Amino acid sequence: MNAVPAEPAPPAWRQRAVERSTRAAKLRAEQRIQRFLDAAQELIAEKGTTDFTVQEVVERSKQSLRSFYQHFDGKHELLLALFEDALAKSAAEIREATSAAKKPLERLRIAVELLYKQSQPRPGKQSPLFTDFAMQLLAAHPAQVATAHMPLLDVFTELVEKAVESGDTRAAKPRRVASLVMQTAMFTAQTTGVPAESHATAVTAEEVWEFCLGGISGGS
Amino acid sequence: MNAVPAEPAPPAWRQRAVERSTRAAKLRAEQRIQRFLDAAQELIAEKGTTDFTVQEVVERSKQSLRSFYQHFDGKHELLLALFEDALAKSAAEIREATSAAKKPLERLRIAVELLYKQSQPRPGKQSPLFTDFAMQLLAAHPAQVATAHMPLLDVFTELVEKAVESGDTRAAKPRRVASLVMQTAMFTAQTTGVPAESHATAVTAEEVWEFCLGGISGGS
DNA sequence: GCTAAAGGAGAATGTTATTCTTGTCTCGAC
DNA sequence: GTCGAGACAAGAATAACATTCTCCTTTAGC
Repeated sequence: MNAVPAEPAPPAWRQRAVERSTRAAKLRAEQRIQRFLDAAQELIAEKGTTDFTVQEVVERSKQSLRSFYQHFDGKHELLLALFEDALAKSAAEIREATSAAKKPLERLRIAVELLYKQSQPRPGKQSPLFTDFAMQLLAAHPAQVATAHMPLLDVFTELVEKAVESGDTRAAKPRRVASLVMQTAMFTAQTTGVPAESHATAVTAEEVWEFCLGGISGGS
Repeated sequence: MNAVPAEPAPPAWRQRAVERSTRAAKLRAEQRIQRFLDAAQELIAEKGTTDFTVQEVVERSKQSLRSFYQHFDGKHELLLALFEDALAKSAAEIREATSAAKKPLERLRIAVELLYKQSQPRPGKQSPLFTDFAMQLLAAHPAQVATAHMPLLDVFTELVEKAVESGDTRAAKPRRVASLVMQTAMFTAQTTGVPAESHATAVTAEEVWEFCLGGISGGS
C-alpha cells in the first residue's frame, strides 16, 4: 500500500513548518466554504426551492466555479451540509424549548409539536428540514439522512427515557419509539397545508401529539 | 368565457359520428400509453431508480419521442401515472389481504404491516410506492400526492371505522387517524434497511403496528 | 384512392452540472 | 525583496437530459 522506501527520516521540523503553513490555508478555506453556504441559504430562502444553479451560488458569494468544486464535491455535498446544519439547529431549538417545562411528558409534547411546526411547509420560505432535496436524499441515500437525523433522535430519545423513568408512560425501547415519534411528526407535517380537494382539513399538531402519545404508551 | 356566436345548432348527428370515429383512436392511444408505462416500469425495476431517460423509455417501447410527448405532458406525468397506479394496486392488495381476517383490529394490523412491507425499499427492485420521485412529488406537489393516496386512505379509513364500531378501539376522527396510521407506516418504512452506522437495527413491522395501535386508541 | 391525423427518425435547442484552461495574485520561504 | 507554489477568478468546453421541431411515412376513416 504505502511502500515508500525513499523516505528514510520523518523530518519533524518540516512537519511543524507545514502545519503552520497549513493552518492559515485551512482558515481561508473555511471562510470560503461559509460564503458558499450562506449564499446557498439565501437563494433557498428567496426561491423557496433548492433549484438554484451552482452558478448563482458562485455569483452571489463572489467566488468562482473553480473554487466551488475545489471545496465541495458537487452541489449534492453543499445541500447535504445545509441539511445537516438545519437539523442540528432544529435539535438545539427543541432542546431549548423543552427545558421550560417541568414534567417529562409535557416536554415531550412541546418537542413533538415544535418539530411538527418546523417541518411544516412555511408560507413564504422553504422549511429547511424538508426541502425537495431532503426527500430525494431519503430515497437515494437513507444512511446520510439517518446520520443527519442523529442530533434530533438523541433529543427525542432522551425525552422519552425521562418520561419512562418518571413513570408517566412506558416504552420498551426508548430509542425505537423516539425514532417513530420523530418520523411521524416530521413526515405527517408534510401533507398539511394542502388545499385538500375532497376530504376535510389536514391533521393538526395536537392530533399528531395525541397519536404519538398513544403510540408511546403502547397499545392498550 | 365560451362565447361562440357562430355555433347556432349543436349538430347532434355529427357528434355521434365524431364519437364513433374517436373511439378507435382513443383505444389506439391507450395502447400506446400502456406501452410507455410498461417500458418505464421495466426500467425502474431494472435500474432501481427513476433516473431513466425519456429516450430509453421510447426505445424500449419501440415508439418515438414525438409520440411520447404527444401522449404525456412530460416525464413528470409519466411518473405520476405510474405512482398513482402503484398506490391503487397497493390499496387493492391490502383490501384483499385484510379480507381474510375476521376481527376488525386484526384486519387493521394486517393492513399496517402489509403497507409497511410494501413501502420498504426492496433489496433488488425499487418499491413503486416510494421512489425518489414520490419524494420529490411530496415536496413539490403535495396535492397530487394526496390525490394518489386517496385509494389507500379510503381502505384505512374503512378499517378504522369498523374497528371503532366493533368497540375494539376508539378514535374520534377515523379519517384523520387513518391518515396518520397510513403515513406512519409508509414513511417509517423508508428508513429501515439502513446499515445503521451507530445505533441498533431499525424498527420492525410489529413495532410500527404497536405504535399505531396505541395511537389509534388515543393517549391513555 | 384520398386526406388528415398520427407516428417515426432524429436533428436542434436550452438548461445545468461538472471539468478544463489560462492568467493573476497572495503568502510564506529564503 | 524576490521566487515559486498553490489558491483563485473568469469563463470556455463538455456532457447529459428534457423538450421541441422538421421532414417524411403510415394509416384509418371516408
